Amino acid sequence: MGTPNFAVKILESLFESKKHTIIGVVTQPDRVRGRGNKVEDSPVKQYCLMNGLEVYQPEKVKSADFLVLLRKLQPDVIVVAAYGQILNEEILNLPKYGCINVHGSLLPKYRGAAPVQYALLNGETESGVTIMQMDKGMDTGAMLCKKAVAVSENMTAGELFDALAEVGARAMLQVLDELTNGMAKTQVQNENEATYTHLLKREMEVIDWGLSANVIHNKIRAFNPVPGAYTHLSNGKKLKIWRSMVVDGEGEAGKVIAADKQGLVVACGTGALKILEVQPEGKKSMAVKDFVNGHGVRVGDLLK
RNA sequence: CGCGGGGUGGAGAAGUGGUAUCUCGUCAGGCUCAUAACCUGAAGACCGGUGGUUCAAAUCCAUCCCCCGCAA
Repeated sequence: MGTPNFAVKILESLFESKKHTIIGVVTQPDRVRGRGNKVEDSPVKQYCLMNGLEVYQPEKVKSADFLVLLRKLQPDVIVVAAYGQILNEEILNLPKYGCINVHGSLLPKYRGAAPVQYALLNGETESGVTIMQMDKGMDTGAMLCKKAVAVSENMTAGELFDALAEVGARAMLQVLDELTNGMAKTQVQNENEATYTHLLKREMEVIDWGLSANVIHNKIRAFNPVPGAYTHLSNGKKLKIWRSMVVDGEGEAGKVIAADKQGLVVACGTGALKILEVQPEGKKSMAVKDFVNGHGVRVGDLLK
């Protein structure tokens, strides 16, 4: 069970290992999204269609109808990765080995919906994945395997997701082996160390230049590749900032203190941020050199 | 029919009736101890496609394709 690209990586690795039989894949129903309100398949569904895997898209996994179907499938284990729906106890207890989940943090820290983004927002230098036996709590199950991943200074959420997916996929295969040969060891989570993350809110996307360069930089990378942290140009247009770098400098918060071939530097509450890649409203993302070249900003402009 | 922006030499832009401009990049040469700096020169665009209006269209009209922001 899974939905976004992160889940595809896990599914792909299970599928290609050929060590396990995938009797069915569950993903979120097709939803209208994107321009023109067109219906779009989830990444997991697309992968299944390309590889001939059976896909199920229940509106609600917990529905009686789907439960009947699940029972009929008789899975030995259900692997869950960013599926997007809560499983109830009936489902959790249905497979012989239960349901196991790949979570994008070193539990019990960063439980919840957006562990990867929050790890970056908080400037963590280390994150990781945890494979756990799901129980009815939110990411509270016993841990089967934990693997750490180093987070570099300029790493984006997309990059961290990729790294975690790769490590997570390997860990998942390992855990499945251990489960089937009885070697699996579980470790209970220490509730006292637990922290939770909630979904990112829309108003968090806007950049507050009054904050320190570090904090802003963390937001920018946490929001790449979705949904993008943005600010407004002096003409009121939105400008998404995809990549940045903390540099020395000072000035009125939000003021452009350099805009030339060397780059674009914006003063923050503390320190300054060198902008590396941007996307003006209605345009594709571009290197900041091109943006400055096209007269998008000048020294002295105030972003807000 | 959800709202909106846009498709101009490799890149980013200007140009809204008279066959195209700027910045960057590229190539060649020069200056320099040296350079991502500077100087000189060059190449490179049938202005997204197709029809139409006009003496004349990148510029007006119609239609199609593609890209992107927002909302869900």
